[in-house]
Amino acid sequence: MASPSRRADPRAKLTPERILDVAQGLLRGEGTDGLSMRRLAAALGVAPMTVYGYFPDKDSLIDAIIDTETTELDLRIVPGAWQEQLRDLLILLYDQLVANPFVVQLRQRRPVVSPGAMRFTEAGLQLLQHAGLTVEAAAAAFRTLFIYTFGYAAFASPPDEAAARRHALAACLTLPVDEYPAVTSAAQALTAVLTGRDQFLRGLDLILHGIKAEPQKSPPRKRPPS
Amino acid sequence: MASPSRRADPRAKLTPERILDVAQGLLRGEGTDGLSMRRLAAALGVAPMTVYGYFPDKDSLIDAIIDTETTELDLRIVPGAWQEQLRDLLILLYDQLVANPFVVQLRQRRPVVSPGAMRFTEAGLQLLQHAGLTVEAAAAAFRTLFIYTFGYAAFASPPDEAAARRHALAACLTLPVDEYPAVTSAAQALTAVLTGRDQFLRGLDLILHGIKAEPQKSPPRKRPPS
DNA sequence: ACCTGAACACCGTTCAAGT
DNA sequence: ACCTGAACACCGTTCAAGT
Repeated sequence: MASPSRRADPRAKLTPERILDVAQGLLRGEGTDGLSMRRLAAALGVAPMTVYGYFPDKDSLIDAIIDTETTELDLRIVPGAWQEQLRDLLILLYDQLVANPFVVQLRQRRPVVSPGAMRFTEAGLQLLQHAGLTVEAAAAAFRTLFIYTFGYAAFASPPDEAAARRHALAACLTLPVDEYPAVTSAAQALTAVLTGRDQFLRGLDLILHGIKAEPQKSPPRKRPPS
Repeated sequence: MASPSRRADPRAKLTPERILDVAQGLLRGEGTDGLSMRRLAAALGVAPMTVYGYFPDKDSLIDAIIDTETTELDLRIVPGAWQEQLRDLLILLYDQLVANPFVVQLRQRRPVVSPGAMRFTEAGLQLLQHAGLTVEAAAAAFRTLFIYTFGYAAFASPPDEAAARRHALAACLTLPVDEYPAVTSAAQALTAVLTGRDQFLRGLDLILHGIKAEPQKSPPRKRPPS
């Protein structure tokens, strides 16, 4: 009831905030296809061209939406081991991306480096540096975790997971056993890891494992002999 | 000169193969936006509706393109350690995706489980099972590597890497140092790992590291006491 | 200052018609 | 059997005009 979104209002004053709010509503409701400048204008009760008085084009509108979305992520980090904290941080991102798939699509156009997005990088880097990784190793490790999470949201999170599993299983069982011995014998396992939060966590732990096992984890000796 | 593509021909006989060939040419030349049913028809020297005699709609045309593209991947595996072979396999995929970015975008709509695509899964699973992973662990590990590779191609491979790096560096250096201590002090390192083949390999090795370190790597005792 | 309608150059696809 | 033109319901955006 205290929701900041007020899509119910028939014709409140037009502001950038209200435009973004309604645009996000369209995206949340119907995905990327649901957002057109014309539909947005209609939802605002305004002529198609009016929105252009607030955002020069659709691209800059989308940039503003992404900025809003990255700023909304709540990055409270609870005390604990750094592995757990890093894990929780990426789970936070994953859950937001899965709940708002349009963010995944929109962020694909280019790397987002706005202040709001950088809060996340800051949190991740701090954890890895406190864990004893060098600046370079921390940056590389964080990037890998980050890309994996976006990749999972983009490529392993279909709208209907059960249907995707069913479809995949049927396809695997159609393959000739002699040409595809591993796939056909592992059809169940493959289907199980195709999608879903559990498999996301499993891959995440695999990567965290790799980070812990990395050589350059502790900083070099206090004073290099130079 | 022995190229199978014959876009130069003004009006060869219309076949599904020629349509797919020309469509792939449009995609390779101008990306996803370059492919419209109307432009495709124009490139074929034919009326817009003619293509619909061969593919019922744009979606099924895209499915056929993806199938062609996955079948074209040459999966020769050279002798060596399984880690190296697996690494090479994913590098092969990465290089194809970076060279043909439209594949990345098109495959996002849903998991692709056609026979052509499954050849890749078969190769990866075989390597991991020969390495001694259980069927379940092999499936999970392969999926993680696969998703990471697609994620990297989709989110860390902008058309102009140098421009992306420059833009990111400038953005990092604009941030307030007291709010973003880790990001601002690591700006150079962050920019270095933002994109590029080297960082792809670094993350890939991190994950391979995690797979090797995993507990359930050797199969259970010959005969479980049952 | 803020909003608008008409128009332009595009889409994917249906439908009835041509050869 | 194979191809087509006209039409429909959409896009993003320019431009000249309205208040």
